[in-house]
Amino acid sequence: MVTIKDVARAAGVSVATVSRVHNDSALVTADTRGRVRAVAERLGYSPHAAARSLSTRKTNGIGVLLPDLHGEFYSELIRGIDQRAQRHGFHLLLASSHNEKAAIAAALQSMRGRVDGLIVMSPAPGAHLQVRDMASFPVVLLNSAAVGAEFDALAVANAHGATQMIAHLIGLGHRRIAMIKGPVRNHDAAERLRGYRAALKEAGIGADESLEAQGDFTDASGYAAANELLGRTPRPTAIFAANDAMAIGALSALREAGVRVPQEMAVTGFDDIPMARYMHPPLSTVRVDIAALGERATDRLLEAVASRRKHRKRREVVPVTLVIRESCNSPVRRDAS
Amino acid sequence: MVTIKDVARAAGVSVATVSRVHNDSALVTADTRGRVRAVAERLGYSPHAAARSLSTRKTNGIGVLLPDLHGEFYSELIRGIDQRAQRHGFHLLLASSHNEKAAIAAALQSMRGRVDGLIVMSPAPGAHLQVRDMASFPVVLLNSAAVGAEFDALAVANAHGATQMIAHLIGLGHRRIAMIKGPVRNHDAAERLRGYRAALKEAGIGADESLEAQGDFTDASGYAAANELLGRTPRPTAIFAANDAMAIGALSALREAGVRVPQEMAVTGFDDIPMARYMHPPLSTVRVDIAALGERATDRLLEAVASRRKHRKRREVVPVTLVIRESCNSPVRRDAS
DNA sequence: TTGTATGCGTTATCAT
DNA sequence: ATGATAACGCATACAA
Repeated sequence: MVTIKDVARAAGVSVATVSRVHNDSALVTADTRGRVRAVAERLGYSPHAAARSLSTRKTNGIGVLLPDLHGEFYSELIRGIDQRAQRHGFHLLLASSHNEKAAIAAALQSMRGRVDGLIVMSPAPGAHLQVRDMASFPVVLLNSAAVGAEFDALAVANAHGATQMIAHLIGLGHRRIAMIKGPVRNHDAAERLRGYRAALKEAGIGADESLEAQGDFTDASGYAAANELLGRTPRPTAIFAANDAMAIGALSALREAGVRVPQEMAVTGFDDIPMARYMHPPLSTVRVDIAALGERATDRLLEAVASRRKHRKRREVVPVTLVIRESCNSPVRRDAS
Repeated sequence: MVTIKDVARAAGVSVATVSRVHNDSALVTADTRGRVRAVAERLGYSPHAAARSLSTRKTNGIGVLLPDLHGEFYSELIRGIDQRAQRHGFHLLLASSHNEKAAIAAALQSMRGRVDGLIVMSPAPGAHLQVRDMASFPVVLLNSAAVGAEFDALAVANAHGATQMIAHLIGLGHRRIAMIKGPVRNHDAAERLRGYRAALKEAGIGADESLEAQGDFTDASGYAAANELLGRTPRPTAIFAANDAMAIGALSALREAGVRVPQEMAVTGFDDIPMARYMHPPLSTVRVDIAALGERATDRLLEAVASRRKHRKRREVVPVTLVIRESCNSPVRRDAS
């Protein structure tokens, strides 16, 4: 491997000069600069990142710790983060934890000295405490339950979005609105459920727990939950799934059962992943600008990294918008059939 | 930041001993080991990765350079890579190049000293040469045109897959089979086109360039291309898109145009991204086990990293399989209408 | 403007 | 079994 010494020797200068050339220091004549550049080019030299990090105490890297890498949600999130990071000259270190404590610890370990800050999305409750205690660098939390001056966090307007969607369905005339819930100990899932219940209560429609089916954010669970809900009597006229993947699974189950959407059953999701609009019928959903969420998180983190101590931590909520497509409609009148 | 020195001082031992404890060296008594461990724990110490890399000349990181991060293909690929890497104790460094020479150079620069090897997928021709000349570590190429003893490469059976699919359509009775092509200078796209033409020729069906519409792998381009093909007379009875995203765009265009799939037009794709089976109708496609591709690439790279020089470079082709769903069918007889 | 020398945090070699 | 110390490759304060 060619090091700074090799270049220095070949160019007949000191290592300091080579270093200066590479860091665009003004304290070097155009002449020597050109000479060093040429030699470096010829030798195929480029500085060793680890060594530089050690010396400068900067890595120009940011870590991204995700619970999973499956599906379009994470892909969009990473895209947003990478875009912003790249613009600021930072690179990405990716790790998935599957929400296991040990994996989180391992990731945090290997991040130390490799990144200047970390974006972590870990829906498991308590994970943010573990991260806080272990991380020796700024951290931005995504969709975590963490609140307070100790954390920098970004959250989606989960409850609000759910409420909006349910209100929309109620406006359409629906009364028996079922929900496919997300994972039990997931914060986003809990908030969406809260919004669902609140909207129902607000409209004077009593809660009916038999209309709340359990899911886990996977399409398979949405499929199963929809079949379960089909057995309820009287049957619900609308299904609100806590995320798009489950709504898509439900769509699949309904098609197989010969239940027409939206005529016999309205279906709505949450997230607006790219494929939602390509469903048949196109899926109504609560849009979260996922890439923007990633960008915002990156901005916050970079800000924290740059201003080290004088950075004020806070929780920030990113808005959502209703996207009404064809998967929801007015319910058919029961007495008309 | 708490360093190894702090721990050594607090534990009343030398830094060497602390280092030994952390590296599970046998040359340290259980007693001191326990004491050091306790102190390290109390102080919240964990070794600085950059420093360690500098000393050991190992980073335990692998770089992943992708042309883009958009869509399910890359997300699945990354998932496969991460899974394998994590199992071997390696972490991921992600970068997207958008196929710009400068971006590739920048990524390669920042990888230096941070990774032990690199997986690069850069459909642009010539990119592999640039990578070869700049990289100071083992590289595994994904879907590149590179051949020869100089490169370690993994490729998808593009031409074969395309041929298989076209043969299937011909078997169904289709004769006017259109293709939505991928980006002009993309290697995968070129191979898929080659397979398409070969299958047609093999069946004694002359090539008809008016049935080859240009696309660029995005759903929007598939949408436009399908509309273009709808104008051809006589109209094709089947469309083979060079990837699923374009097939999905085509499906959208056909629905808007009131053309029934598969009755009036068969549609097939390539890749079998997760959402393909959720289309309406479910999309027939050529399945590439994307995650497995990522895993295989990682295995190859890790192998190269481990055995440094004595590693024999070679090109390996991963197989594809036909997945026939409902989006293709026998064509309606022209004379029957 | 350039060179010398020290330190960054860790591992590894050589003593002890 | 443990300690002192020289690398590792680079940046930078200080000298010249």
